[in-house]
Amino acid sequence: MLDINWIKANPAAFDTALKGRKNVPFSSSELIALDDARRAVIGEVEEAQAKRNSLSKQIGQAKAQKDEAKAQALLEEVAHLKDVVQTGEAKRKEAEDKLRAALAVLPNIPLDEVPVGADEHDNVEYFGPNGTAAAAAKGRPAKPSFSFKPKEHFETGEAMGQMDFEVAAKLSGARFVVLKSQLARLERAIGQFMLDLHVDAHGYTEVNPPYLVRDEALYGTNQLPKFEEDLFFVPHGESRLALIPTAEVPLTNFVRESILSEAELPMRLTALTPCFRSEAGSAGRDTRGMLRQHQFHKVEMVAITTPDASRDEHEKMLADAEDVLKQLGIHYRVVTLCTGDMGFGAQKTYDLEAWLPGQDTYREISSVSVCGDFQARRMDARYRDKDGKVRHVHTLNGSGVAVGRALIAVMENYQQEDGSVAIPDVLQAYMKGLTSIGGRS
RNA sequence: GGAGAGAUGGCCGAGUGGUCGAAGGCGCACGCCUGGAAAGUGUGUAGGCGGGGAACCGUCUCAAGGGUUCGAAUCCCUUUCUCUCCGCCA
Repeated sequence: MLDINWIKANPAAFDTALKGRKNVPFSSSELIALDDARRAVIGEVEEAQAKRNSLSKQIGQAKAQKDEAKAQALLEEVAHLKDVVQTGEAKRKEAEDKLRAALAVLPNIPLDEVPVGADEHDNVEYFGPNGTAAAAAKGRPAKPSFSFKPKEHFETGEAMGQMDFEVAAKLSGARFVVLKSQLARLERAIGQFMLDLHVDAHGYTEVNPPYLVRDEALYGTNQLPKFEEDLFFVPHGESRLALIPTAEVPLTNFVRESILSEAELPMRLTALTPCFRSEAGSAGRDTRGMLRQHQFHKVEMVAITTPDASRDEHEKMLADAEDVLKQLGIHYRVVTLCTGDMGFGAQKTYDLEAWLPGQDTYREISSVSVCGDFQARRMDARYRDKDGKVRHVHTLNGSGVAVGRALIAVMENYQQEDGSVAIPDVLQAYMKGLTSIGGRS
């Protein structure tokens, strides 16, 4: 949610900033008109309320003094104000709702340094705050080379007999997968490893949140009102609950409608949860394999910070996500998303793209975003600063990383010519010491 | 699912129709006391919105929404959530 006062003060900046964004339904002048209408109504209503309150107080005093005649006269004077106040309040509510509804569908303003562009082709590779391509490459796992033609993950998985899309279809339809045996264990190992890493080495608090959430939480993290069709809902009494599309929803909403003390910040939370996405509108994309599923596991990182700290926290969170791929030995690159490719609530987003030799391309495995106070305004999440002033917090979220896609990356990068998959060192402890799975042995 | 109790400021908690945005406490801030601290002590301390350069003024908010009333934290209705007991249950 953007601040209408900021828009009023910077209408040109607003219109320019959102030019690179898709689907911006309102211009600054339309929003300002809505706000002016709202203020006009407020003036009228409050004047009537002030008059009514003062007369009512006088009635109380007159009655206390047993001056019935005066009380009666005042009663007649105040009578007509009742209607004025009531219709005024209704008009006020309408004007406020209109403005809020308009603001709720506006995307966040990208930070100045975000590259302007139309789609993923305009994303820009990122090498760290002061980084160069050469320096970044040094710190990252190298691209593997193969003496044979590397296979895609589903070829390997199906050949092993441990990845089954047909059984999954029988149970649940398209875009589901069944993992079995050692591959199921490997998926679990990857999730455990990543969660442990963020808790033990990166300063996050482990959280096991609910997987079903209410509409209010979804509104706070921008899934509602605009992206309802991406979600799965289950009926619940007269109402409904949504299956979380990401743990960002429960974790970020921890601080909804609260005023934190500055000492509690930064708050860093992480969780390993299933995620559920209807993938409406992505028919035909990534239909082979388990790259794009209705259900997948993900380790999510969320940080709540003061406004001053959010930019540094963004770099830290990116580094935390990168650490996962470094430790797993997966070659990757980082891109800064351009204005046209960024998500609705983000000020700036880095994507981590893992190298998939079977596909001979980089694929997104993590997305790390700083949202500024955009979500905090929607959630009414604030903190009290050192001077006692109440201000909105900043929120960040990032995948650290998607478990299903990490499994794909491990399977493709660690595949052997005999169809087996070597186990990265850091996962062996989670695999009872196994160094490879799926081999003919 | 049945019965009952409850929801008040950053937190705890008092308050059953007018002088209540709300006692008291905790916490926090500033001061006094102290060699320094603790303890003690004094003062201050809700948020949103509107107006104003500011001081400040107005308005709304006591879970949410509606109603009664000139006037509601307080009375009535609906909803949500929490707790206790019973039932069911991994």
